[in-house]
Amino acid sequence: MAVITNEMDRSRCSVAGTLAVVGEKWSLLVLREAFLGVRRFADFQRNLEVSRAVLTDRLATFVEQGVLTRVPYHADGQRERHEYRLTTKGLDLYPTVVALMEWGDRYLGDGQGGPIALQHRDCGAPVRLALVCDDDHRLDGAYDVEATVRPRGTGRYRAIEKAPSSHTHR
Amino acid sequence: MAVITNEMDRSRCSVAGTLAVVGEKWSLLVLREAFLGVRRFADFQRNLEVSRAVLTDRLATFVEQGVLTRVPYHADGQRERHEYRLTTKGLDLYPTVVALMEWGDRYLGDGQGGPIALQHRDCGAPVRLALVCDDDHRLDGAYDVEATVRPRGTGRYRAIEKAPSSHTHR
DNA sequence: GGCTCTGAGTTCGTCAAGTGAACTCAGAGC
DNA sequence: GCTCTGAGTTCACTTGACGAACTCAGAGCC
Repeated sequence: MAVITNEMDRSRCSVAGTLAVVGEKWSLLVLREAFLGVRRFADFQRNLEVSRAVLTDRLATFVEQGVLTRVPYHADGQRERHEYRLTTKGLDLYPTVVALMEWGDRYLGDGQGGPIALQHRDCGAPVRLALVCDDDHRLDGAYDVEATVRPRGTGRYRAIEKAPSSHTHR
Repeated sequence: MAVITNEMDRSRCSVAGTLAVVGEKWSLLVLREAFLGVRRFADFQRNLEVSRAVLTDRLATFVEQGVLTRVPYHADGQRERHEYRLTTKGLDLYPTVVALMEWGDRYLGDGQGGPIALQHRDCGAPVRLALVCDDDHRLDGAYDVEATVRPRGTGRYRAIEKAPSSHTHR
């Protein structure tokens, strides 16, 4: 099983920490399948065509990290087996998977939208990710955002100095 | 340089395709730095502590994929060098990086919010990712979304059959 | 003109991670 | 007793990452 360490620089932001959990090969594809409803080892393996050894490792890592839980079940005329279900912590990775999907749909497909469409369960309208602020403005992208760094151990933020925030290289 | 192929299953959704571009080790951390304003080889290398060989490969892959452009510049008393700037295609990966950051802030940090805060440039309010639908509803998460598969080559969608969508395993 | 300094790589030996194929193991059914 | 199946584990091989050393081009200094 993959051991999650602090070796990556987490001091600047949490991206590296999250990648320590979901950044290995196949991890995010396993999650994609989980979000599509897949729960069983054999189904993950069939859909992804990943080697059993790696799948075993990725599932075990997710269980260890609290992203999936291992739940016993007993199917018709079969012995007891386990299935893997998303926890709340795992469900909260949904935006990450959607972000990857939206980018792929925009830049890698045929321009017709990707093979999977997401709809609001209540109203049926297409669903997308949006950058919003707490004053309820809808932002256009990275240029509308200013990043500030909070020094370790304090509750205060200061502006980034050496690294200009994204607007400076428009 | 990494060669991007179609070998990963793109038929089910675009996640695998996007991961073919940004899924290798260090790729998303290079992008994180780019979004913080880093442009030069030596700065990426210093901030990430990644080996030069890998950094060279990741930057070259991004340039080849149109995520970064290589722009010559001439600094004070230095010979001409190149810097790497985000293209529109690259800037559109911002939600992916923010999604990773938000999850890390929520589950890996001290609960005080992560080391980097994002604010709306216009109004200063905190910025976050949200799932929204075209009827302007704000969704809570994966359970509010229904995924439908569009068969290859058609413009129509049908409901997923074998793999139940996420609400079925609440 | 020779020497050094620096940014931006490239090369290389070593080690970790992923791959496909073969092997294991436990229970259900015949 | 024999076979079947899901879920792994083991193994030989290949690919990818690592750190250290080497290269290369131009600027500045003497």
